[in-house]
Amino acid sequence: MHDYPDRMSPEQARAFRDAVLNIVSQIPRGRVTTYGHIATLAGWPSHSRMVGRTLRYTPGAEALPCHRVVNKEGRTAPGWSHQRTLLKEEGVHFKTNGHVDMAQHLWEPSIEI
DNA sequence: TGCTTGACAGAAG
DNA sequence: CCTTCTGCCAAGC
Repeated sequence: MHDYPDRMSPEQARAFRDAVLNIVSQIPRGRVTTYGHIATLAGWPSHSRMVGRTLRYTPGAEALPCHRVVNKEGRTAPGWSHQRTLLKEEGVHFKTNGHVDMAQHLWEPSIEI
């Protein structure tokens, strides 16, 4: 056998993408969650970067509340300043360092899907 | 085939 | 707080 590290088959990639979009669609207004949490729930804990890639390049993702996805430190997506505006509009509080107050707004989805 | 690029995470200085 | 590095992995070139 080849010693491939865990690699996603096309089917798994599809399932992963669907799970990511499904989870994001469930983030409540005024709450945020992280790339890592989403990746873990989708079944691929080491694929947090793929979550960001999926949200950015999947057509139709704009219709979902992807502005409610931030990194673990509460930083918003680089190059998307409007994300801050959208979050503030729904009452999300930013700390003085410019990061989302995760202690107050983090939403940790449970095993659903 | 190999190197570079990220909407990440974590550690180090 | 910030920068830089390593580990991570699919995509692009």
